[in-house]
Amino acid sequence: MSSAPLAVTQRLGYLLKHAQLRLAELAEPLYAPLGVTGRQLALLTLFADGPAQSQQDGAARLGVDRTTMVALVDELEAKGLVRREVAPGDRRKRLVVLTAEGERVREAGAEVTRQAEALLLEPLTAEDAERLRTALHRVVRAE
Amino acid sequence: MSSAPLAVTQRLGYLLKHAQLRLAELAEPLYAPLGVTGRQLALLTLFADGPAQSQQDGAARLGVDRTTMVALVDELEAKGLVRREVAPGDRRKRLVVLTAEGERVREAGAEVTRQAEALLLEPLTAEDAERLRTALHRVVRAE
DNA sequence: TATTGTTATACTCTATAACTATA
DNA sequence: TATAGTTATAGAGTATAACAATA
Repeated sequence: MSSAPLAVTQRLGYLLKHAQLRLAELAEPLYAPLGVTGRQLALLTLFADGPAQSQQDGAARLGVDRTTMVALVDELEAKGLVRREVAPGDRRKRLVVLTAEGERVREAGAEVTRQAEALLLEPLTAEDAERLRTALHRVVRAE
Repeated sequence: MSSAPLAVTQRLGYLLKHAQLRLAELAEPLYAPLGVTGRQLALLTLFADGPAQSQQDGAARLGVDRTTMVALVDELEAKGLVRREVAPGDRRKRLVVLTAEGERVREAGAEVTRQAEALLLEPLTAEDAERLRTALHRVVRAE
């Protein structure tokens, strides 16, 4: 079947984009009461993970430019969820550290993320849902 | 394991976004020789599918605003890949119809899309790749 | 009155270039 | 010289509001 028309709704690009849109639709209303966007919560998750990271560490892991990261961290700092600390070994670097409030929001957000993902994956069996996540992970890591 | 930290790279939102980014990275260089972007090719695919569609039909199926669709169709028309035709039954509507050249580009693009998808899905078995597409389709249709 | 396409406009997201301070 | 963070700016991509033609 190598010459089937492949309708636009069967293209992976379309499916990935719309799965993402739908997930955002499900998740954002749940994040709103926490006072943060999904993006901001992703950032909190990122900077809470492992040893303290600089802005550029975070930018690299998130796949955004370092200039973009400046604005993202500004937002979180303005909300009092993170603070910038000069890195002990290299005074050029700024480590992004969660405040106590930031940690609270991150935890609450993690629970909400699970709920939103569960809603998105509802049409799938638990096994297929796990396979989906694994397949995406494999495909993304192949960078 | 309902309270596992769920690192940012395990979140579905992250995985979907980065899978999409990687697919675009793989596909765009292949589309370039055809003189179109992936977006434009998706539009050609959309308007080639089934009976002639109006701009708003296309906008609805693609999930974009009708004002956005105007600019998208403008691009394709400027390249000579589609033309607007007044709908026979309703003179307010504009049917978007592929030109012969548009049809050629669409066909060449479909083949290239398959190649790019194959590259993305390379780390998966054929069975897992098919499962991924099916799972995404199911999740997206639940709208 | 409502709908399709259009235009003007604004908003969001992101990156490039140039600057500063540190290394 | 090179790197981390920053600022100013510009470019995509998208949507809202208002308008013309048609229903």
